[in-house]
Amino acid sequence: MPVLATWNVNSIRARLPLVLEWTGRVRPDVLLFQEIKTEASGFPDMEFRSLGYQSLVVGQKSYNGVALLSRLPIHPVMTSLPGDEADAQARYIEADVAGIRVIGLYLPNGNPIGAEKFAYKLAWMDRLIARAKTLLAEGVPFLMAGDFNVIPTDDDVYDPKAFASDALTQEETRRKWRALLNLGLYDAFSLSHPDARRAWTFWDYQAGAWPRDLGLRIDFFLLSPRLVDRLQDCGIDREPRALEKASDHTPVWCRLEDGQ
DNA sequence: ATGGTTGTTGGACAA
Repeated sequence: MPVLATWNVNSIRARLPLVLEWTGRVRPDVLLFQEIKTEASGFPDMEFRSLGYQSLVVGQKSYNGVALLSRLPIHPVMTSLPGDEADAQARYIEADVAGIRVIGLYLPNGNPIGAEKFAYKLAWMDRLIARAKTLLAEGVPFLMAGDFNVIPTDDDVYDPKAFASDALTQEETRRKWRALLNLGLYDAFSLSHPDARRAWTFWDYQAGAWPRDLGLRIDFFLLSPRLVDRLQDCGIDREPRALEKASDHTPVWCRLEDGQ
């Protein structure tokens, strides 16, 4: 019954004590980090190794950066999203762990809309859809997890009007999100908690968003059909968001039945 | 409230 978790840590070095405490206590089998904000050479490998984790890091100085940690052997597959050789941003990691193709991603924010950052976001989503199509055609059981920077519906944001001109709510963004799911992927949290409300995964640092519980649901586990059959539970752990020096995101976890 | 906060970095820029 492997447990996987995803967490946008907003700098692994600034967050290290908090993240190590959580990891050592929860002990997920696989852990996906986003926004580690460091090159691989600056990633605290040893601290996680002492907790029993191997690591695979796709780093970048100052911005972005993703990592995959695991207590089981990691078999790397890709360290960038196919479809644009010129894209140097560290936002994608793909590896086989325990017979599952595990993909960790930090989808571009895309603000402000109508400029090149938004075009990059939409193109990145097209590339992600293409990757999912390939994996489905190959019949590989896989999951995509991370910070998707998409607010799929107005129920996934505390105030839709306040985000009407935000890249995360644009109809083009939502259409591509639906196109991805309509390939046959499933949002594990929604399956496990169909009646959940205000199940935020992110609260801005500003304007008392956390104490007022004004958040967004933008971190997800998407499962391929063969993994949906193994889904036991999926949850959002709000506790780390309440701590001093918290990330603005909180971990999302997913428990699967053992495979054959 | 065209503000507010945090992180990287040592001035903007990203979120």
